[in-house]
Amino acid sequence: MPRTRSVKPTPAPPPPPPPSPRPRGRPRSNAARSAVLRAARQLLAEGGVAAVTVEALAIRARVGKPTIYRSWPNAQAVAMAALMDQLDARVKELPRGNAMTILRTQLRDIVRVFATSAGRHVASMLASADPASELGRAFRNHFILARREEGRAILEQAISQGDLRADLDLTATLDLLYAPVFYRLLLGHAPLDDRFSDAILDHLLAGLAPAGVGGRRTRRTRAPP
Amino acid sequence: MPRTRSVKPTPAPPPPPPPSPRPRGRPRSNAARSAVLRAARQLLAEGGVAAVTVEALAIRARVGKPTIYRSWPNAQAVAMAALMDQLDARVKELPRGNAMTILRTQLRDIVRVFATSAGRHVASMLASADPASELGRAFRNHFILARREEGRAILEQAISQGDLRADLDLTATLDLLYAPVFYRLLLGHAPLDDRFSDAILDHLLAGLAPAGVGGRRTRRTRAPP
DNA sequence: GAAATACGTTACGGACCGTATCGTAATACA
DNA sequence: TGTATTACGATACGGTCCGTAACGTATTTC
Repeated sequence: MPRTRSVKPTPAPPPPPPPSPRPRGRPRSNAARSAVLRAARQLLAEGGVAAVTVEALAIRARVGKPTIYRSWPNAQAVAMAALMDQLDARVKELPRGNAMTILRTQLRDIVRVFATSAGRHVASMLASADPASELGRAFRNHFILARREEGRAILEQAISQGDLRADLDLTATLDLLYAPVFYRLLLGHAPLDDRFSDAILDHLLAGLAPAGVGGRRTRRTRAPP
Repeated sequence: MPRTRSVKPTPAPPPPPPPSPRPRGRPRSNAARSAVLRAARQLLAEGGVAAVTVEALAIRARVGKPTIYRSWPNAQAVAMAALMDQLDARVKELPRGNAMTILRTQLRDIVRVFATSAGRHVASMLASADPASELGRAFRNHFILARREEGRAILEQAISQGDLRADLDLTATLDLLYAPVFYRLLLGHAPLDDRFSDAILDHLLAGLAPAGVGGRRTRRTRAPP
């Protein structure tokens, strides 16, 4: 199986039960660590995911390759860590108030964050990373599932306030809300902006069927089995 | 910019104006070409996208590397070509009849095709391929935009038959229809099956808002600017 | 001090890239 | 029947990047 970036058993920052808060020998250098992350952000911006290699990181950060491998299993992991740091800074607090207003704001914020080159890098790494790996799960959880849980709480509040139907399939609804953002981001067939996120929400709320026909669960089209 | 699979100006199967249907010298070997594609399908199945390298293809297909480079610019292109061949065979004809029935069938078919390992490979290549490259555009067009155009025609028919609202934003609607499929495929947080595609369609048609409130464009939530 | 660990440097074998250079095979033209 | 042209397989090459090992040095705990 050539060229597969080997999945190592994780260098595992040794977490023995916390009797000795300082491990033993010389501690890891925070300066080195943040220099590597800074180099990763630069390389991502300059050449995309493909430009983030361990050798390039080592040169750019003026650090030895073994130092990088001591903290991350491979270059992809460094890129993910850098992106998580970088985009966390841009996440706003959700406002208080009406649940539907909160939902609209959250969707706009997600669009705002992901409609950047860093956002595109996140999306393409999400798509190409092994979903089963420790790292892939952490990354997905950080960028996707966290927002989904936020969204789930908002939806539940909206339902209890009577702003949404009580019989919604929440999982499907969350997919309908967030999927179009990534779809446009990855395919790039149309712009990703506030107008789009508002259009998603409006179409979703009102439904596609005309008032009398099909909608309101009065009828349901059927496909042949 | 290391490690970037170089984007060559395309070996371009020489398409001079068709005075001489046979170019000149020895023709390309169809046997070699199909052996390479067969090897690509095998390697994809065995080790995923990362296993498809030019060297592995050459060995598996018993073909010289230069022969591969004569027909494709890089290994990724071979993988894309193999996937297009492979999945085309599974695409069904759309049924005749009511537009909404056709739409439901199309959505189910898309789910059926993409919920395979080949489908996952397509999705991850779509996400990671340079969207600006010739090859990336062809691949995206083949798998995504073609279905979208099909869907657009279905939606227009449904509108003219009164099954859908006449004031829909068709681009946004198409996003709402197809995006969730790729979202689940890439994130894998929930199963991708008929139940899901039906749920998408039902929620979309009926709308998320309860009958009296919010829906039917009677009110619209507003986010702070 | 002694033990442990991280540091930067350098070197290594290996996979894969994309290209060039062989001699040979197949086709079109004259 | 040649001759030009192109593709073929095989092999070799320089290059980039991988992940690890081996150094001597630095920093920390015991």
